[in-house]
Amino acid sequence: MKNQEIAQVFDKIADCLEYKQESQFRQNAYRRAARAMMDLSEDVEDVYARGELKSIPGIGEGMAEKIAEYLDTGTMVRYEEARRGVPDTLLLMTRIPGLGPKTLRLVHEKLGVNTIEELEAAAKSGKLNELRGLGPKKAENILRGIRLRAESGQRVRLGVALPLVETITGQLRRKVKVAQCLPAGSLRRMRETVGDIDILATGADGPRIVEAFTKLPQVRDVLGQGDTKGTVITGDGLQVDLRVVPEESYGAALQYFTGSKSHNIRLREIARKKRLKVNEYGVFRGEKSICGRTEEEVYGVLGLDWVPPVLREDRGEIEAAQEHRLPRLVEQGDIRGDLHVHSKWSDGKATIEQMVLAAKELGYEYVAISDHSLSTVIAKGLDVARLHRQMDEIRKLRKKIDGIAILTSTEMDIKPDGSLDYPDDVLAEIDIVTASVHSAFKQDRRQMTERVLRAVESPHVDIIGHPTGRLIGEREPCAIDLEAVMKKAAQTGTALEVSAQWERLDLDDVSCRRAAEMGVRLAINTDAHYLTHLQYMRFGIATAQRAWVTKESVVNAWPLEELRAWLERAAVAV
DNA sequence: GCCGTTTTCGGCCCGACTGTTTTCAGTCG
Repeated sequence: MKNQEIAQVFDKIADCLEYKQESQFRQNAYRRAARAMMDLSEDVEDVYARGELKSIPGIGEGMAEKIAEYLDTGTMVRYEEARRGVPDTLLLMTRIPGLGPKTLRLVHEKLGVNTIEELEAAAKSGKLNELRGLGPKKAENILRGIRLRAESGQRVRLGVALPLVETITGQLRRKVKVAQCLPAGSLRRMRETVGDIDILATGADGPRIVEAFTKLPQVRDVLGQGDTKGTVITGDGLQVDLRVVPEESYGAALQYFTGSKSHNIRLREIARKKRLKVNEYGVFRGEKSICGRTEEEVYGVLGLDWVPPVLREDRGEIEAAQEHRLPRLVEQGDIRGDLHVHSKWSDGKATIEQMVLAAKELGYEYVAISDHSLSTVIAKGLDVARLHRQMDEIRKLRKKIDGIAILTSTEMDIKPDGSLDYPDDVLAEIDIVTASVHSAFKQDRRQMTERVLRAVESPHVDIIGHPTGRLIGEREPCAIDLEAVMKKAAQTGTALEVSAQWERLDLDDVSCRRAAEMGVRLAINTDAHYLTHLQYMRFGIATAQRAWVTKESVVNAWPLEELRAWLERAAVAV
C-alpha cells in the first residue's frame, strides 16, 4: 500500500514549491493530490492496475503519470527536481509556527541559515533584525515558534480533546456573557485526532469575550488577541482558537469554522459560480447579506442539502448533497446493543451483573459478555472450564435481570498460526464469537493476512475484533491485506469490528467506508473494560458516520431476532 | 497542475491579526 508514501512525496513537492515561491495554484494542486491519496479507500496500485488513476478527483494527466512513475520505478523525477536547491534541513523549518516561506527564504539567502539551530542563534544574536521587514518582535515570535514546535505539535486523540473542550466552553460560559459557545473544527467533525481546538462563540461584546478567553486558567501563552479572535496555548501545549461573531452570523460562522478547509473551498467555488460570496458572516450577493443565521440556510442557498459535520472532508459529500443523496447515517439511537464487553472474569473491572445493568440503563436490547480466551494470559484469559462457569453465571443472570438479553460471548485469540484458541465444539456453545489478534503483531503481511483469513473462514467466528490492532499515536496498524479480508468477510457474512475505544478506532473511517461499500457487515463495539467505557460508543458511531455507514450495515443496530438469525447463518455456512 | 452550468483557456476561497510599515506584506486557519 503506497498511498501514504505517495501522499508524502506530493506534500514535499508542495513544500518545495512553496519555498521557491512558485505558482500558488500548482502548490495547491500537489496538496490536493496528496489529500486524494490519503483519502483513497483502496490501494492506489489496484487503481493504477485498472488504469483508473485519472478518475480520482484532483488527479489529472500529470499527477497520474507521476504516480505511475513512482509505482513503476520507486522514484519521481519531478520530486528530485523540486528538491534541488532546498536542503532537507530547511524543509523541516517550514513547520515552525510564525515562520512562513518568505521569511525562511530570506534568512536562508541573506544569512545562510540552514538549520533550526542556526535560526535560533540568528534570532538570539539580533542578526535577524538587520533584515528588511524583520524587527525584534518577529525574532521573538520565531524563537517562540521554535519552542512550541519542540514541545507540542503532537496531535491529540479525540477522547482526550473532547472532554477538554467541554471544560473550556463551560468555564467561558460562566465567566462572560455568550449566546452560543461550542466546539467547531476537526473536533466537531469528530476526526480521530485533532491538531488544535476550535471554539465558536456568538455574543455582542467580542473584545470582552476574547479577553475572558485569554484569561482562562488553562492558558499558558497568548499567541494572538483581537476583537473577534483569540489564539492561546494551554498548559499541556495544545493550541485553542476562539472566534466570536454576531448572532445573525451564527450559521455561516459555524459552517466556516467547522471546515474542513477543502470542504469550505469547494463551497466557496460553488458560490462564486452563482455570483455569490461565502464568508464567516454569511452568504453575500454583492454587498448584501442573503443569509447566515443557520447552516441549513447557507447550504440551501448554494443548492445543497445540509451536510452532517462528520462528512465534511470533500470525499464526495458535496456532490451527494447537490444531488440530494446524502446517506442517513447510523446514529446513537439506532444502536441496540454492545457486543464486546469484558467483565472481572478476565481483565474487566466490573462484574457481569454491573455491566449488564449499565447496558440496560443505556436502553440497549442486548449485550454480549466477551471475556478473553486462554492465550491472553496477562488478561486472565478463560480456559474452557472457567468459560463454562462464566456461562453458567450468565444463564443465572438471565433469570434475575429482565428487559435485556444477555448473550454469551468471547473475545478469542487468533493464534499466530491462524488457529483458534477454543476448539470448535466449545465455540459452538457460545452465542457470539469475536476473534482478535493479540500477539505477534510484527508478522509479515502475508502471514498476518492468512492468519486473519483463517478466522474469517471459521463458521463459528462472527466478528473480527479491532482488525488492524493499531493504537493511535502508539502502535502502527499491523501489516495486513485488508482488501482480501473484507472480500472474504463479505462472502462469509463475518462482521468486522469498529472499535469505539478512542485509542483504537479500528477499523478507521477510510477502511470502514471501503468495507461498507463492499457489503461487509460491521459491529460498532466499545470493548468496555470499565462501566464508563460503555459511553465510548459515541466515538465508534462517529467513526462509522465518517465512513458513510447506515444502520443496515451495523449488526448491533439490528433487532435481536435479526441478530440471532445472522448468528445462525454463521453456524451453518461452512 | 486541475478542471468545466463562465468547458479546452483562464480561472483557481476568504478574512483576521501582527509587525513593521507610512499603506501593507506575511502568516494563519
